[in-house]
Amino acid sequence: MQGPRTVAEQVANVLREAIANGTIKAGTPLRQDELAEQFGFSRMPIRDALRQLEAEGIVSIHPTKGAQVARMDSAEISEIYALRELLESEALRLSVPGLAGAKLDEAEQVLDQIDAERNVGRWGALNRAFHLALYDACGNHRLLGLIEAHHNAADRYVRILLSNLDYRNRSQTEHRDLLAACRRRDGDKAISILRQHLREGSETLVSAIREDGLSRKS
Amino acid sequence: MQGPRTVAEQVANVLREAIANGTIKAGTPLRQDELAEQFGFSRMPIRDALRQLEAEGIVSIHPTKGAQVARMDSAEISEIYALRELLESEALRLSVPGLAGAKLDEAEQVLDQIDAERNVGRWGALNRAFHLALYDACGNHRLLGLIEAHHNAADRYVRILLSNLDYRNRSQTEHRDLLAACRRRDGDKAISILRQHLREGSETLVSAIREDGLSRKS
DNA sequence: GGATGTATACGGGCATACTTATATCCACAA
DNA sequence: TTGTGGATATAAGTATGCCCGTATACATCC
Repeated sequence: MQGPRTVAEQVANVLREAIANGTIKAGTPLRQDELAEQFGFSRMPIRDALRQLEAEGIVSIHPTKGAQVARMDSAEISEIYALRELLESEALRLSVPGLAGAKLDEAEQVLDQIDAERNVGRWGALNRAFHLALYDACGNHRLLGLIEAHHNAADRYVRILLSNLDYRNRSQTEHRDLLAACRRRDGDKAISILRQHLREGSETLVSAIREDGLSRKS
Repeated sequence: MQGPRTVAEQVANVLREAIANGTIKAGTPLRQDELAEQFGFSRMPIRDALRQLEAEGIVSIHPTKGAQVARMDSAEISEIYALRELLESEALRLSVPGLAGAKLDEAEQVLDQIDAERNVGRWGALNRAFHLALYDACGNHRLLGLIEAHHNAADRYVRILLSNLDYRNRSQTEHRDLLAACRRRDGDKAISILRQHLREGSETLVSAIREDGLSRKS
């Protein structure tokens, strides 16, 4: 696993993380020369990075008008969660029968790490790692790619969720139930837990966003 | 609906169509200077176009090694069709209850156009238009975007299917059955027809590719 | 006073030039 | 003869500069 091969990739990674952890807020205009100066590179790799992030749905680009961090209203959050439910249920259904014990142990370790982790910034990545571990045996690379893409797109909002201790505890309980169902090879039960888990996340998030007024449109 | 606003978009559109209709075959290296000279522009907009196509899954880029038309083996075709089944079933389920009569009429007109159309190159676009018309009322923009993306990715292979008269006739029969079920607001029946339709397409395509030896890996 | 036209500034698209990385081939040695 | 090392060529990555489209503000006309 080698690091980023081009400057554009490095820039994309830094920007992605900055957007995910809230350092750069939704709607912020991303000017090429400004970023170029900050990163110490020219505008060209920054352009490439912005295109990459646009493809991931994190940034929106309007020709001749420039790029900005994609704004998401509650409707779009709902859409993403509806898609996550669809995609991840399918991945889980395909994966459960073939899930190796080692993968399940790996997933359990991730849950323990989440409980032990004090650094807020790590929770998002660990949360994702747990979910992806369970889907690992689904056998459809594109499906996994789509799931990862949607995690990326929603990451900065998921982190809002995870900063809430109440939600985090409930979430962990559900995670362990989910893992147990997978160990029993009870795919149907696992799926129903997952769906419930995602619905709660969606509802919690939508109401949080509505009251925080983060949903102002562009 | 205005045309492409930038050179990069024009280039992307031309390349996408050329790849879809087989003018540029899978595995063909896409060199920046070469394309720049052919199109009469510099490498920069070509780079942008290639990144765009990479995001769509039509082109694969390896840093410092260049871009090539993405190769797809039969396993990947199967994956895409499995995803289409998942995504389009859901879109149809959501859309059927709210489908306006006008949209259904529009879909029917598209079917008539397919029957009348003699130009092979148009079938792909018409086929897509029919399917998308039925999903129009699903209410999830991202879902529609994903469906369109998968149509794009598989387009050049779908055209292989559609050039087969036998398949085309069967396909049209299923299309009309599907439309009828939608008119009756029978979502379950519509979905089962759609799933069958896509499974047939997948199987026909996979065997066609296997015997034509188009599945050689990179 | 409101609407329409015009000037100016800002910023992104595109072109050109330079740098760096990878692959290929040939020379030389084991 | 084969393998390894380095030189060279090719093509992508990156830097910089210019041009043009869009926006904002101010002026002018109805």
